[in-house]
Amino acid sequence: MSSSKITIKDVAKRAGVSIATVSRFINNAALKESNRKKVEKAVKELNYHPLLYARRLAGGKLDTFGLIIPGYEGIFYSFYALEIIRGVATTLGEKGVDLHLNIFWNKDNFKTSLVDGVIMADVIGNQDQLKRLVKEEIPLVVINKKIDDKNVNFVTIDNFRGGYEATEFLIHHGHKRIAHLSGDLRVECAKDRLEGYKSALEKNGIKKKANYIKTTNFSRKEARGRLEELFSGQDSPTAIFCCSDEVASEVLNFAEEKSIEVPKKLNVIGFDDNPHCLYGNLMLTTVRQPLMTMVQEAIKILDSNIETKKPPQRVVLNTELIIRDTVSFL
Amino acid sequence: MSSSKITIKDVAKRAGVSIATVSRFINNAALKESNRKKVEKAVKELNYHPLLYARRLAGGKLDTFGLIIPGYEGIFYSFYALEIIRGVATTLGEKGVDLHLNIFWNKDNFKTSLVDGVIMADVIGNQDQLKRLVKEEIPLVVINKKIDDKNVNFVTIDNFRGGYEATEFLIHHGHKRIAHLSGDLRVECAKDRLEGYKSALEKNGIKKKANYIKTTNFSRKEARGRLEELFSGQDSPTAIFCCSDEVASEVLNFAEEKSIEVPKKLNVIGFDDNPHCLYGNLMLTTVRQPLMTMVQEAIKILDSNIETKKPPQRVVLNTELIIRDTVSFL
DNA sequence: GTGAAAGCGCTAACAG
DNA sequence: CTGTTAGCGCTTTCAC
Repeated sequence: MSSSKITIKDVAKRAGVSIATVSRFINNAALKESNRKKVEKAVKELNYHPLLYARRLAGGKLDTFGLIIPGYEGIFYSFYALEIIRGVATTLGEKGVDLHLNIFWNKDNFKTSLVDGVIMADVIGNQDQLKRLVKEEIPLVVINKKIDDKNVNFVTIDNFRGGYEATEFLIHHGHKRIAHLSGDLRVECAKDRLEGYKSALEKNGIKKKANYIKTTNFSRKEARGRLEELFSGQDSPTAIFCCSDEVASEVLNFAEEKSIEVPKKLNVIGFDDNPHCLYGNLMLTTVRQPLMTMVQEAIKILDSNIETKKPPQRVVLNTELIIRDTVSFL
Repeated sequence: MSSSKITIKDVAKRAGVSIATVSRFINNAALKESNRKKVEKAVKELNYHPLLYARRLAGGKLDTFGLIIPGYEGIFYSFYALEIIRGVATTLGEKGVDLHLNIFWNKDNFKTSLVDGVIMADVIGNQDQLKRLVKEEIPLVVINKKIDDKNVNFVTIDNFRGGYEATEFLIHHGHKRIAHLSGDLRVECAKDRLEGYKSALEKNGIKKKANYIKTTNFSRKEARGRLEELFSGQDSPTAIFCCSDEVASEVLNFAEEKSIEVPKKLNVIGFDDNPHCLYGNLMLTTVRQPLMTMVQEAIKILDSNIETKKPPQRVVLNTELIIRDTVSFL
């Protein structure tokens, strides 16, 4: 007997109760103990699992959340993106909620009707999709991007402050020639980190130099190119604040090749606290961003919004400077 | 107006046809051109999207596939697992099919009723889940594991042959002291690669040495431990066939630290063709496994099984030895 | 080619 | 606390 054909009716018949009672059992509603036992027994014996689409049509939940991440070359090699997916997958897994994963390339074919709520990471290139989700009034929370629309929940990380503190840390160590290898500036967090960097220089009376600011796409390869530029002239920097640990690792590689001693001659701060970048002899000083916390916050918000519509939440999490080997006094 | 409330009725009314006609339009059934246009217009104007759960209840498709991967520590750092996820996500994305991702930790809470079919990777620790899916008669294909049940579709890679060819390649280069750093032997592919290794030695009249065979959990860390053992005695190997490129990279690291020249004094072959392991000056000789092809095959099989039940498919893909820098004649 | 109508399996009133 | 019943939005006969 194929268990896929078992319906609530079969269970009701076997347990000798009405389908309503079975439904109540499934949904943990109040039930007389004797009935509860009978139903439980029938459910087990028949190996019954409610058909979620039927349940949903009748107003119930699907117990699955959507996660939308904008696609880009190398996303599956990106610590950040994978941490998000990992965080969501494991957090939901513990709750018995399934994950409907959508990588947005260019077509918006996300199936709203198959999820109870959605987490949207970043929103870059898919603003229209965001609009659509808002319009459809599905429980939604955006992560790692501040949203203007006052009705949209989001939880982000204070990238500005992260950049500010990292830069100031370098300044406090006596550095004045501080470069920044930024990420793609169309990405909000990259922009914010850059702004934090600039602001720290300003506040500390250090004049910004345009050619100390180099943009990458977060990749090692581009970092390498920008580094060549950075060290081609005469007044090369004594410290570099990087948009990611990967980029910072590349700085370390570069320094080793060019025999520039770290941290004696060059200081480096990364961003992410990426365990992959901890090999080698030098432990990277870096800015840790609470990705896991961000994801968990987001899920909490989603949960509460699925029960009943809540006032929009807008939360900003703090970064933490992790001090290791790559910064020292001049 | 919230577009989430738009139903087939609204479209029918607006287009001046019956809901049956709208349904036919959605499902690309035959329609008079004039009606087709009217419906198309109404659908656009109302921004109508069928509710998939309702459609499903009535016998339609969800256009989403499930992917189940067994969870393990470090899965999100595993090239293999990520390639599978990436392959499935992108291949499905191109078809407009969504991905319902399930990482199996220990509870089977995969929601069969939310997918049209499922791809199961590996099956380790979740045999019961496999049984359940078979019993539920949902279109199913297992990847990277041979299944005894004659009714289950699978597509795997010939890991035995991969191991055999790699080992034989070393033998043909004059090696006799060939070690193998295997993966976790509870994983089928690790076992098959080991068997391939053994078989190649045997066929070439080289006696196996128990202490040349070391088991890891595919990780760098364990590889390091086993390497210490391997090189602690007097007759250390002149060549190592590794279960993965990560492990092989660690061999390279180890060799460099111990000043064992590769490939002069030590030859190394990896498995995976993992681009992450291509940094550094030495390009790894390795066995490429067609993960993407495997995934695509699986999806093709699933597709055909969703239309109508097909006879079970059992396909085995070949590996390819990629010859680079880490093997040379003795 | 098209419309009317009968469910698909479940939840949520509503009565008891 | 429990059973009866009316849909949820869609697909699919079955007539026309």
